Amino acid sequence: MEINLSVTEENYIKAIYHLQQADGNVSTNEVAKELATKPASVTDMLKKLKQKKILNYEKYQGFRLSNDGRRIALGIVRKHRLWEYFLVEKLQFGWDEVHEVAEELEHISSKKLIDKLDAFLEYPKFDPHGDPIPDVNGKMAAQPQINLTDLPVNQLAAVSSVGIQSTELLELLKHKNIAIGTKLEVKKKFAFDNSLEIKIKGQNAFTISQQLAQALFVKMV
Amino acid sequence: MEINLSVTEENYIKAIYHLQQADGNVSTNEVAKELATKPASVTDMLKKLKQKKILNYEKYQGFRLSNDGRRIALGIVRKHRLWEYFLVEKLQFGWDEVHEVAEELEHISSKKLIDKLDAFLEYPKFDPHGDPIPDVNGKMAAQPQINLTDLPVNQLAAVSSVGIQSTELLELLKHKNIAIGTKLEVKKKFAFDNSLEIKIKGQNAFTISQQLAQALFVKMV
DNA sequence: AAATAATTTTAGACAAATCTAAAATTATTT
DNA sequence: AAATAATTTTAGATTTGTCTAAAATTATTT
Ligand SMILES: [Mn+2]
Ligand SMILES: [Mn+2]
Ligand SMILES: [Mn+2]
Ligand SMILES: [Mn+2]
Repeated sequence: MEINLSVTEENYIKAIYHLQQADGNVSTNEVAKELATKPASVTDMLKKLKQKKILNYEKYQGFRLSNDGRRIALGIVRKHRLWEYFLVEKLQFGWDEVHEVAEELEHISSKKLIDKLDAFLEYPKFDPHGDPIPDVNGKMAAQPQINLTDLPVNQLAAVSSVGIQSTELLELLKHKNIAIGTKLEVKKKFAFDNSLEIKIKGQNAFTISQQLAQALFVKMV
Repeated sequence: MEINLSVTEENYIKAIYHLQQADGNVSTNEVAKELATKPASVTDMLKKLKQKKILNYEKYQGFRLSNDGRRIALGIVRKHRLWEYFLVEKLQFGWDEVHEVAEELEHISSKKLIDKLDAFLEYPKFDPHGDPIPDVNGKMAAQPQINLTDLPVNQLAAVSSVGIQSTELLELLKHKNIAIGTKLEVKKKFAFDNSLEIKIKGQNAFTISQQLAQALFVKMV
């Protein structure tokens, strides 16, 4: 039951999970790119994870996580996001500084630790980037969120998450006075450069670039 | 400046630090025993740490940590003990459950993380076992503590730390109503079995075994 | 001072995770 | 349907950390 996984194996499992969530199917090359390694190394690991029944894999035929694999991946995601929440809410880290540290903390193996941390944090539902945190059973809040570029004009919505976690994005968001939870409407869409005119209650309307809009996800309210 | 150390290297450095603190000098065999590995593996690592200037080592002539080595060791001890404090004080772990988890957490590399954790915990001076926590500069509170077996009769003292961190010891201490901070006196020493008669204020005197007394350290008050 | 014992080191092997270069397979063009 | 391109896999090497067995050194007895 209790399989022991190396940090490397866990990183592969999580990367495959995220890629197949986004894409449906995953390729050797994509995994290599995501983990900054070589396709040959990925193939080696695919064989190993198949061996451990974490992956359904037939060579040249593609691969997907097994049920066990998905369960393991959700456990790692849970740890990653709970630690990020802890770092921001309790240790006063910035939003943009937590990912790398969480990348290490997610591999601490104690189940008891993570469940006690969850309780200490009072069972948060979303991490600081707006991504849902799986609970102890791997269930997480559905996120009926859409990209800001797809929000209909004059539809009030709240910023729910960001697609990128860079310091540069955070800097821009601070300057524009946008944070997770900020309520806004799109007033106009400009076809020339796909920029958007945005209105936040009590402020003057202003324009944001296509790049920025694509990095923001919102929930309609 | 920023040397990258593997978890394995860090565990060796910390083990050597503790052994040379206790003993003055350390042997290959002792390190092997401490880390549950073989002397041949230790020799391999000694060469590697000498290479990295963490260790002063000449074959067959023994070894000691260099200044750099001691600085690194203190950093690891700092992380270990701060995490133990966090686990007990914030996450409600028991005293006897934290060591293994801290053994993993001590290898999380972020300096910022540990300094922010220190601040969050309000700069604790001692870990849950009574061991001093090095500050950001590696300085820690002196511990003028002695073993309970060496405490003079009728000398009031406070329990300051334990030499062993087992669940079994904790169970016995709970039953005897002794915790870190408990004030007590030795009333009698029995030569036959080296048991001690102990008095805690407001309680009847009782006897503790040599084994228990050896596991307890006290500060005179 | 020899002999014996204990400790420490070397030699050689192995597993995990990685890489480069080449081969095999699948996909896309022409 | 060939040719070409892209992807994926294999073959063989390398690094890290480990091991066992044997050799070298140091310590202790006799
Ligand atoms: Mn993250
Ligand atoms: Mn990671
Ligand atoms: Mn400990
Ligand atoms: Mn450790």
